[in-house]
Formats: sequence, structure tokens, C-alpha cells
Amino acid sequence: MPTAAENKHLKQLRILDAATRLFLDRSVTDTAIDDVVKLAGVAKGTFYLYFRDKYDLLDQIVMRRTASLFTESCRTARERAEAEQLDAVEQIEFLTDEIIARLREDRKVTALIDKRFSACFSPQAMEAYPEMQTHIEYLTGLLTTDDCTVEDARKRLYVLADMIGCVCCDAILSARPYGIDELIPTCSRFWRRPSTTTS
Amino acid sequence: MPTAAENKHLKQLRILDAATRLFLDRSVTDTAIDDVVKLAGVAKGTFYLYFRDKYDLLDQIVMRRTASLFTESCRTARERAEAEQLDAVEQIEFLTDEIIARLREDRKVTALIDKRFSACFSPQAMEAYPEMQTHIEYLTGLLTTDDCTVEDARKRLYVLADMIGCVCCDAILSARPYGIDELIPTCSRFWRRPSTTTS
Amino acid sequence: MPTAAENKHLKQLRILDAATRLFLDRSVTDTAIDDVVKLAGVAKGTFYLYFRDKYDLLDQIVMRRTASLFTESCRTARERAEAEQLDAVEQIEFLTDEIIARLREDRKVTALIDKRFSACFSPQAMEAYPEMQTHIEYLTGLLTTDDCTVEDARKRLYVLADMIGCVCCDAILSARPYGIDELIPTCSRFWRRPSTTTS
Amino acid sequence: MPTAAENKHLKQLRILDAATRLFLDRSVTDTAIDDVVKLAGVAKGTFYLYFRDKYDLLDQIVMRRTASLFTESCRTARERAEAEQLDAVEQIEFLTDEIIARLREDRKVTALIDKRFSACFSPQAMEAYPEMQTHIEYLTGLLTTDDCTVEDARKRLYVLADMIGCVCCDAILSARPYGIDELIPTCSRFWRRPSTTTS
DNA sequence: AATGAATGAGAATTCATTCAT
DNA sequence: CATGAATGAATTCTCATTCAT
Repeated sequence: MPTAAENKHLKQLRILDAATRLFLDRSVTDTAIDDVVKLAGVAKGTFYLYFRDKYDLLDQIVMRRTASLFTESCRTARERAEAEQLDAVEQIEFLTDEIIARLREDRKVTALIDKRFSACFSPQAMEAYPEMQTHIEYLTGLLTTDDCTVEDARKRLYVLADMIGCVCCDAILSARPYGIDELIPTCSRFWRRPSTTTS
Repeated sequence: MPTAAENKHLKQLRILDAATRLFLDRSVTDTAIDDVVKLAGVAKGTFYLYFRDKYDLLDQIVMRRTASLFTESCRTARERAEAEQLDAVEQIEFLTDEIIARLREDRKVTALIDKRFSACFSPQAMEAYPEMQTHIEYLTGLLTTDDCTVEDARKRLYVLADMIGCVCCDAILSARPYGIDELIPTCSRFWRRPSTTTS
Repeated sequence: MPTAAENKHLKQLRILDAATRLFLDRSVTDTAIDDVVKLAGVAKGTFYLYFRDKYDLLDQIVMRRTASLFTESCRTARERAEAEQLDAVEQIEFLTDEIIARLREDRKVTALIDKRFSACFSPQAMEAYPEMQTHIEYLTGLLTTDDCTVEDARKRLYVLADMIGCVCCDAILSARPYGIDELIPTCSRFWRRPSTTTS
Repeated sequence: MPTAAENKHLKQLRILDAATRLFLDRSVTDTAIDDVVKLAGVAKGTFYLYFRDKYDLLDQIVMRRTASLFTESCRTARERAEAEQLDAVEQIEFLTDEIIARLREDRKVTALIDKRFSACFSPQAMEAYPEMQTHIEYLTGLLTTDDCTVEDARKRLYVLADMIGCVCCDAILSARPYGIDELIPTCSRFWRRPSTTTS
């Protein structure tokens, strides 16, 4: 027997799941709240009990998807790092590649995220997905050096994520002016300064 | 006496100008085509003579604004570069700062661009704004080295622009999770690898 | 063949007529804009071409009905006045009775007016119904004396109309605390000061 | 220890107070039952325990406010009457001015009353506010003469109140076609017949 | 090319009311 | 008595697009 509190979350979750499916299959604009509640099997009023409007719902979905995409990529990257003894920069590059791979694998999710990949760095996401914090702390640690404070490292990480999300959306979805294949090297090794790559 | 072609462009331009003003003052969603044609002083049918729909119009506006913002920043950066004998990386960093400064100065334009700063790199923009080509060629030249081909340099430039646009939109408009002041150093010196900044 | 300008008014009029019928038969709240446009045989968008919302429509209808009710009463009162050589106060009292008679005859119109009888004194009504002006000038003339300026007379007239409308709505529709029969003498001879009624 | 009856009234009163505040601050249409119960700190179901619907609630509030406004004005008028030895007509005129003064002082209450000032004359109001009865009896006495029965006097009083409420709402809230300043003389001396003021 | 009245499908959102707890 | 999550019908209003002039 589900408790009252569980029941409450149940309806909310059913709305989130239904909306995610519709947003991915069709698109956000082609999905009416009506469709969402019908698929979720709840009344229309129930929707407005849990979400302010369609865009509040969308924000929550984007937060969830980006957080899960990021944490999954982190897990894969970490396994590989341990197996192959990668150094800090190599680990970050591998993580970058991993995220890009997932985005290009699922164009629909990429379209849904629509340049808001860094949503998973928002305070709400941190709170809702404690695993995010663990990964970010680990990655921040990797980047921290004598002349790069913890705070600087965090910001770099955030900017990196935002950049990947933004660049990949265009590259994967429209391939203009560059397709994702052309940009992967530029992205993953972005901060390797041109002049320093040789020496 | 204006030629027929000029007259045609006159109406189109009046629509573009009216829409830009409305999109900036209110927002894209709060602006109806009706408002645009009223302010432009043309009939509704005329709008559909020149634009497919509201988003076609928006694309053209974003292209124009990003192109003018980019070219202006380039001009400023180049003057300074000549005056102060900056090296390649310094020039790019200065350009980055210049673009960011313009974005933060005009939040409304930043909101309008909405993470599509790299629109000025699109083939149509290049065609419509020949000055863009000149600047991009110059900048590409700056970044080209033995181990960075011309094509690689162009891509880096594109990714840099996309990154600035994307990161700055969030930082300037919502200041979450980081405000623009906190991110300027991270952005402008992004590709200076952490470990190499000291030595 | 109707001109374009006539056609424009035609649709507007059809909406006004349809709405009046529905507002009277059911009520304002029980009438949806949908019902109005269906009965008028126009598209929903056409409604919003001519009216801001349901209450703009209602205001226009109330203005029309009160103006026609007032002008008709005036005509009747004037005929009688000429036939029977009534003095000024008697004429006003007769007009009062005439208005009340029409209101009680048509409870539905009374309900529609809903205490806004003086709407026919609004500037817009004056403009739309030139006959209103003629009557008001005439009545004002009746009430003007050495110690009652033209302006004072106009105000008295306005207050009288407002009072009739307000008192009668309650008396006719709910009969609480007094029915219209009980209040007619009080209303029509309202400004005959109690002490002066005998002498 | 509060009795059960007092407790019952407590919740009812809290709803009435909360609704009054919201109805005054926003408006009746902009206030949802939801807002009312939230502010009152009771459950939604509780509302329906004490009130049939929003308009039942509104009626009770209007009754309360008009009754208190009327009784307060009466008290003030009576004190003044005793101090200054006013005659009957002067007393009524002073009361009229007093009511108008209070209405114009508090536009929000005037908007809430919305032409239903005579609600304080309803049987329910009389029952709920015994003080109303005392005042009305006194005022009726003032107006009763040889040729004006007690019943006539009561009706005149009622019509007067209704008129003030109706005229003042428009004059205070919209000032069209006349503002309250222009109408005060017309209202307070309304039943002084124009023709009799001179002779 | 230019117009602008007319369209009408479709969307979001509200809110009074119920009822199982 | 009291609760408050759930309901879902109903309603207003928008707006891109067309087409006869």
C-alpha cells in the first residue's frame, strides 16, 4: 500500500515520464498539455498542481536528462581512467568525448536539451541528483593545480560543459556550418593551446 | 528616384527594423506578426511576401545583429592590436573580452541572440556581410600554425564564438550558476591550459 | 452590393444582435463567446476584431439598450406633455414613470442593464445616439431655473436616471426589501420634499 | 476555553476576514477561493462548510461593510445633530454627506460595494446588525410627517441610500460623466425641489 | 506588388466542487 | 468537523495564414 506522499510523487513522475516521451517523439511545440495528461492518465488540473506551465515542466525534464547523461558519462570515464591510468587532461578529454558520443547517439535528446546542457550544474539539479556533486568534486579535483584554484576549476568545468552542449546541438542537429565529426577534435582538445600541441 | 529593387527592399527593411525593436523591447513570444506589421506600416500580407514565418524573420535578425556585433568587435580589437603590438593569443583574448563587453552592455540584444551567437558564421551571414569574411580570414591567419591547419583554425574560432555566446547568455541574463564577472577570466583565457599559465 | 465599409459594420452588428439575444435569454455568465459567434455566423477571431472581450461587448450592448429605452421614453413623455400641457415637474415625473414601466415590462432587459442605466449618459452614448443629446437638452431646459443652472439641471437629470436604474433593478428583480409597486410613488415623486406634498 | 459554537465561528470569521482583504486588495474576480482559504489557513473543504459559493461569501461581506459604514455614519451624524440642533432635513443631508465622505475616502471599499450599498437594508442585515434597526427607526421618525407615513419614510430612506450608493460608485471610481466633487451638492440636496429653493 | 478583413483550429489555464481519509 | 489532492469541463483568447479586391 503506497503512502500518501508516495502517491503524490507518483502522479508527478507519471507526468514527467509521459511528457518526456512526447517531447522526444514529436517536439515540445507539437506537444499539448492535453496530450501529456492523457498519456499520463491524470486530469488536466493535476498537471497545474505540480507544474507552473509547460516550460516549468520542460526545465525539469532537461535538468533530469542532462544530469543523467552527465553522471553516466562520468561513470564510464572514471572506469576507463582507472583501467588505463589516464592523466587529468586525458580524463577530461575522454569525458568530453563520452558526452559527445551520447549526444550524437540520441539526436532526439540533443534536440530536447537544445543548448541547455549546463542545466545539470544548476543548484536544483545538484540537490535533486546528489551523484552530480560527487562527480563534480572529483573532476574539480583533477583540474585544480597550484595556479588554478578549486573555484577556477569548477568554473572551467562548467564552461566546458556549456560549450559542449552548445556546439554539439548545432553540429549534431543542423551540421552547419560544421558537422559533429569535424568538430569532435576541436571540442575535446579545445583547451590544448594550439601552440603547445607540438612541443 | 528609387529603383524597383530598392523599393522592395524598403518594405522588407522596415519590417526587419520594426521587428527588431519589438523583439528587443518586449520579447519574441510577446510580439505578434500583427504588432510587427503595424509598427512597420505595411499590410499583413506583405509580411508573407518577404518572410516565411516569424522564425524566418527572427533568424535574419539574429544573423544581422550577431554579424554587426562581431564585426564591430573585430574592428576595435584590430585597432588595439596594431597600437599595442599584441601577439596572436593576446589578440584573440582581447577580441573575446570585447565581444563579452558588448553583450553585457546590452542585455536585450543578448536575450535576443539567445545562444545563437555563431549565427554570424553561417554561409548566409558570410554572403550578406562581406566584412565578416575579411575578419574571419584575418583571425584564422592568426591561429594557423604548423600543427594547426587553416581549417582547424576556423573551427576553433567558430567553437570559441559559440562558446562565448552560449556561456555569456546564461551568465549575463540569469547569473546562475555564475555571473558574467566571475566567468570573464575563465572565458577569455579558456584555452590557456591551466598548467601552462604559470610557467 | 454592399460596400466594404458596410460589410464591416454588418459583422459587428450581427455579433451585437446575437449577443443581445443570448444575454437576454440566458444570462451574461451563461453565454460563452463561442455561443455568440456561432449564432452570429462569424468566426471566433472576428469577434476579437471588433471587441476587446466579453465585457467590452456587454458595455456596448448596455449602452445601446439604455439609450434606446431612454429615447423611447422621452418621445412618449413629450407627446403626452404636449397633449396634456404638463408643467416641468410633471413632465419629469411622467418620464420617470415611463422608464420604470418599460423596465418592469421587460425584466430581462432590466437584468441585463444591471444598475447601469446611466450608461446612456456616457460621452460614447451621446456620440453614438445623437437623439440622446436632443432629449437631454430639452429636459435640462425644463429643470433650469434662476437658482438651478443648466449644469446643475444636467446633473440632477443624471442622478435621477442613475437612481431609477439602481432602485428599479433591485425592486423589479428581487423585490427585496421593496417591490417595484411599492417604490413607484417614492421614485417618481422623489424630489418632491415630504413637507411640500400636501400644500 | 472557547465553546464549540465560538470555534465554528472562528473559522468562518477567518474566511470572511481573509476574503475581505483579498477582495479589497485585488478584486473579486482576481481572487480565487484557493487564495482565500490559503490566507485564512483553512482547508478548501472547510470553505464549503460555511459558504455556498464565492457569491454567497461576497454577499455577506458586502452586507457587513455597508452595515458598518452606515451605522458609523449614523453615529457621527447623530452626535452632530445633537450638538448643533439640526432640523430633520439638515440631519439627513449631513448623514448623506457623511456616507459619501466615507465612500470617497476608501475607494477600495466603494469598489467592493459596487452599487449594492442598500444591502445593509436587507432583512438579514437587520437581523445580524441590531444597531441598524435603531438607526433606521430614528431616521424614519425624522422623515415621518402628517402626509408621509412611517412606511413612506422608510422607503424614502431606502431609496436615498440606494441612490447614494449607486451614484457614488460611478462618480468615485470612474468620475464619468461626473466626478464625486461635482455631484455632492446634487446628491445631498437631491430632494430639495429646484423650484422650491427660491420662493 | 500590396492589402487587411476574415478565418477557426487550437492552446493554455482556471476553478468550483467532491470525497476518501 | 476538517482536510486537500484530484478532478475535468468550460472558457477565453491568440495568431499564422489566406484570398478577394
